[in-house]
Amino acid sequence: MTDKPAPNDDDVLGGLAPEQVRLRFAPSPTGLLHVGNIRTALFAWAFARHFGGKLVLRIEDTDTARNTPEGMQFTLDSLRWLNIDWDEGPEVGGAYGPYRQSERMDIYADVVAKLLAAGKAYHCYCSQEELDQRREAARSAGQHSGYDGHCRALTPEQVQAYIDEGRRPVVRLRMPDRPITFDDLVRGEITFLPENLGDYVLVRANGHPLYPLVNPVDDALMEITHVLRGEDLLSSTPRQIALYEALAEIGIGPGRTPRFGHLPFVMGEGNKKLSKRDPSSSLGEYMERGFLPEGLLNYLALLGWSIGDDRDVFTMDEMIKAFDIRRVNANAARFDPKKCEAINASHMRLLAPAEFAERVVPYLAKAGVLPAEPSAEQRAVLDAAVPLVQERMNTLSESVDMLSFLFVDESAFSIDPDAGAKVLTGDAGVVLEATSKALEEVSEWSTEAIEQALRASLIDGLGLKPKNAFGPVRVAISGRRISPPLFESLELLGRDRSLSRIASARAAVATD
RNA sequence: GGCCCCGUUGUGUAGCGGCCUAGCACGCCGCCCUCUCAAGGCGGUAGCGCGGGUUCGAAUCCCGUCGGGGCUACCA
Repeated sequence: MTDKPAPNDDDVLGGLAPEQVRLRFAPSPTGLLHVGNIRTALFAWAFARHFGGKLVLRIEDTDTARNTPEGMQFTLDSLRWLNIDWDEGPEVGGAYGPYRQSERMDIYADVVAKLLAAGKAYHCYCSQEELDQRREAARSAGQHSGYDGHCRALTPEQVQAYIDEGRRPVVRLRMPDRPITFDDLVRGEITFLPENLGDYVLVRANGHPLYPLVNPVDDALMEITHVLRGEDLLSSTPRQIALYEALAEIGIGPGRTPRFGHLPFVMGEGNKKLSKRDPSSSLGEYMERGFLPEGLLNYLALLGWSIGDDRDVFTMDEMIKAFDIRRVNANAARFDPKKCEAINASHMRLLAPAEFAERVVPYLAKAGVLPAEPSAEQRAVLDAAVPLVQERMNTLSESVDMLSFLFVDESAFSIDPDAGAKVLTGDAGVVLEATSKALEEVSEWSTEAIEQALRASLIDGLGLKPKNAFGPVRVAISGRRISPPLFESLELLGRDRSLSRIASARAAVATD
C-alpha cells in the first residue's frame, strides 16, 4: 500500500543523494495565499520532506507595485497556519540568504555585469514602438513573433549613435541557436525549437531586474535542485534553462540546471483558472469557516495526486511517505467545494475528542459564546458535548450554531424565528406542558431517565409520533430545529435551565 | 496567427497491453437505521472526446482530428 517503495527514485533524484534535494516555494507576497499557490507549496513541501531534503522559502517581491509591506507577513502566516514549514527563508534564516529578492538587488546587478562581460547577454536599444511594429509585421506574415535579434551584433558606432539619441538599453539574454529539451517531472520530455525562442529581456531600461532573470539566478545561487511551479511557466522554461547554462559557464551557482515539474492549474467554475480574486480561492475563507489545515491540504493534494489504494483521506505524514512527483497528473483539475468540505469533515471525525474541543474553542470565542479561556465548568460541558457534535460538523465554525445554546445565559438565549414559526405552533403548547410535567418528576437528571420519562409521557401518553413529540422540545431548549441529540442535550443543559426554557417557549406559543 | 501543454462518469482520481462486462471518493437519487441533523449501512445513476492504425487482444502504444488551456511584455 502506501509504503511500497517509490520505484526509481533515481529517476527523480538524478544522481543526488535524497537529502541533497532542495526545493523552494517562491510566492509573490500579494496577500493571503490562494488555493493554487497552496497546492504548489504543498507538493514542494511533500517532495522535500519525502526525501529528507530542504524546503526554501523565497519571497519574490521585485515588482514593487504589486507588493505591500504586510503582504509578506500574510504569506508567512498562511504557511504557518497550514503547518507547511520551511528550512530556510524569512524568519528562519539560512546560508543562502537574503531570502527576499528586494534585498538581493546588488547580486543581480553583479550577475548581469558578468553576463554582459562574457557576451552571454547584450544591450538592446530598440524602442517599444520599433519592437511592436516588427513583431506585428512578423505576426501577420505568419512568422514567429519573438525578438528578432536586431541588436545582437551592434557595432560600437551604432551603439554610440543610439546613446547619442538618448536611448536607454535593456539587457537581453543571447539565446543559443539549438533546440532546448528538458524532461519535465510531470509531463515528460518537452522540446522547444530555437526559432521560437527569442532573446528575452533580463533587465529593464531603468535598471530594474525582471523575473526571468532573478528567478533562475536565485535558484542557481540557492542551489535549488528541483523546481515545482504552475504550468503557466512551462513555456518560459527553455529560456530559463539557457540562462542556467550561461550562469554555469561563467561560474555562478553549482553549474547544474534544476529539474522542473510543471503542475496543472486548479480551475474554478467553467473552464477558467481559479481566479485569485474569487473568494473561494483565498485561504482566508477556509480559515474563517474553520477548515482544518490537514483537511484543506488533503483535499488540495487530491487535485492532481492520489495516494492510491482506493482511498482519499490521509494524514500529511502518510502523504509525505507516499508522495511521488511522477504520479502527479498533468491535466487541470476543477476545485470542488463540496468535496473539499467532505474531506475536511472526515478529518474532523478523525480528531481525538480532546483535540477537537481544543480546536473548536477559538471559533466559539470569536462568536462570543465562550471566553478565550473557558472556565473549568465550561470546559467540562464542552468535553461532554464534543462526542455529540463531532460527527455532525463539517467545519469548526459550525460549532457556534451547534453548541451556543449550552453556553449562553438565559438572557442571551433566543429561538430562531424560523424554527419557532414552524415548530412552536398551537399544539406545541400541549407537548411542552406535558414535557414540563414529565421532567419535573425525573428524579435522576440523566439522559436515560429523561428519555424514559419523555417517551412515556409524549409517545405513550399523548400518542404522538416521535418527530412531533420531540420537535417542540428541541426548539424550546436549543432554539433550533437541528441540534445535538435531545436527551443528551437536556442532561447537559441541566434541569433548571431546561425547565425554564420550556416554560418560556410554552408562554411564547400561548401568546401567538 | 505561432509555440507548448492537456483530454477516463457531473467533479477528483485508479488504471501503465489481457485481472476492465473500467475500481474508489465527492455529488445526485432511493432504501435501512433514527428524537432533528449528521454519521453509518445497502443499492442506483453516469465515463475511456472522435477517427484511423499496431496487436491474437487497447482506456492503456502510434498517427491524425476535434475540443480545452497556457505562453507569445521593459508583470510575476
